[in-house]
Amino acid sequence: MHSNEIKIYNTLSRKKEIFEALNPPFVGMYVCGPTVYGDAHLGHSRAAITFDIVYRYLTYLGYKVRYVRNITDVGHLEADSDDGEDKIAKKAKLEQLEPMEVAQNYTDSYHKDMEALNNLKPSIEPRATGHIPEQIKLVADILEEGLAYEVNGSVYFDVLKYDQQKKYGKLSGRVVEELMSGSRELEGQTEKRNPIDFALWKKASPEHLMKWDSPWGIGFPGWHLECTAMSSKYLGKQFDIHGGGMDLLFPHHECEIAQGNACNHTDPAKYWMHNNMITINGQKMGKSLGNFITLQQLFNGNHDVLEQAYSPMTIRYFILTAHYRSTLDFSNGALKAAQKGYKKIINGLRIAKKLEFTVKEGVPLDTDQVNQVEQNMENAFRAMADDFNTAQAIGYLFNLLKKINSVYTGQLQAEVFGKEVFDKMVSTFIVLVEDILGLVEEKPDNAGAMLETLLKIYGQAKQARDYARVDEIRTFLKEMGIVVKDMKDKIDWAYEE
RNA sequence: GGUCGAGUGGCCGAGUGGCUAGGCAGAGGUCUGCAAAACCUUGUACAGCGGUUCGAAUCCGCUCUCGACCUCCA
Repeated sequence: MHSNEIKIYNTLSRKKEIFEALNPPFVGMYVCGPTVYGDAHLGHSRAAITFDIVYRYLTYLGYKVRYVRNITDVGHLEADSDDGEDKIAKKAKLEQLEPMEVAQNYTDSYHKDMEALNNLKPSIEPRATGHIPEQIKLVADILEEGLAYEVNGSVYFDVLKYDQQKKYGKLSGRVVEELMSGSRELEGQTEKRNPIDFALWKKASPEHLMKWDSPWGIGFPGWHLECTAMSSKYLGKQFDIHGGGMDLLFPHHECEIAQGNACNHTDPAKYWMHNNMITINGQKMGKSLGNFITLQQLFNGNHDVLEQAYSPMTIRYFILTAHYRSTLDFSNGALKAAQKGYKKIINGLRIAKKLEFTVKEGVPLDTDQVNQVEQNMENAFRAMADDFNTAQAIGYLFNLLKKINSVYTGQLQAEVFGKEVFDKMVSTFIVLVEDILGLVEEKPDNAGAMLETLLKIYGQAKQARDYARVDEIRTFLKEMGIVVKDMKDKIDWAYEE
């Protein structure tokens, strides 16, 4: 039905490329995970969902994907120079907790949120603090290559020297000369030879909480090193896909490329993928601006800008309705529309699962209908294969949904499609919604059995023309968020929008 | 300042040269005890100005507006 060929937009080349695995059927994918010093916000969910889709779709196509997403539990440097304080440690002092306790708490809450969003777990989720020896080894290797220098217990990457051998800035399009002239003068910065050099290992001050012994003294690793250490450990010196948010493109990913080339003599990844930002009132939502909404706030509605709570699946659907490389603006209107759209899809999913092909004599095949369905199925997969265009795929999904709903309500005879096409349509719809997009039903608290019973009574009352009782049951169910739907020959229900 | 990107109908949001995106909201209709749901019909959108072309939302140029990165950030 569809070929396994997919296209991925590679930030490295700035264009879509046909995906060719380095070592098929295996695919190695590394995604920059969260720094666990705060609750996960809407932005985190976008990155996680974006690469969850990549993971799901590649897996669907038959690839054996090893998906590695790290947990950064040693904070990046606050700044290159000022106090060199560690984010995790800073938060720990604030809350009077052990640094590892803080990291653990936020790691747990991150996992909880990701699970609620139905993101599959990565194959490996390594922690930065669990890979200090590997990072020290990398520093030593880069020093040995002559591409780093030690100053007073700290080690810095020599960007200028590296740039003479390999071009620095090929991912972000930066040019070293421009970076040199454009970079700000940092106060108290005396250790680095050049302002664009970055720390590989940083000497720890006595009051620093998270620190380790190293050949250069007590310190902690620089902020770009962990990803190089963990990706090369679990995926090899070169792997297929490296993902992360666009805001990590420079300097983080650029530095990873430099580090990888310096010690492994190869670009770490073949394809670099970057998801775009979520904006709020047109501005990036993020830690630094303090305008972010955490996922927990979204789920329970506790935030000034939120007019109501939005369920995890509503958030997932909302994010999937935009292409991952576009910015997506948060608004209550957009979320509410997403909520309805999601409900419509999921009611369709429920219908699709119980819909059976019925033979009706004398209903001829309608080639027009058949063509429409086949086109929409093909288009949906083509959209996914074209750089994971979930927004477009969802569009085609709705076209299929119309056919499914029509058959279910008896407005269209299943026979017009023929059994083969009809069954394929239903199964394709289910696979796309559940397996590929990861949209699942959010179970209501009330038991399904009770609902069935109530509907049975409802039907009996209706036959007896006891409309008072009918209305009573309908009102009751409506209060529980369930809408009763009367049809010609049956009674159904749906989640209220 | 440098680099990059974006401006699509009431709202959200796909679409990169001719072929219906889709959702939400609105209008009309079918069905129906009433409703709801579902389905059908309906909306002459592509920031502005030029240019290329038989043909541009889609390519090129200019203008305006907005954003991202250059500092931790998904």
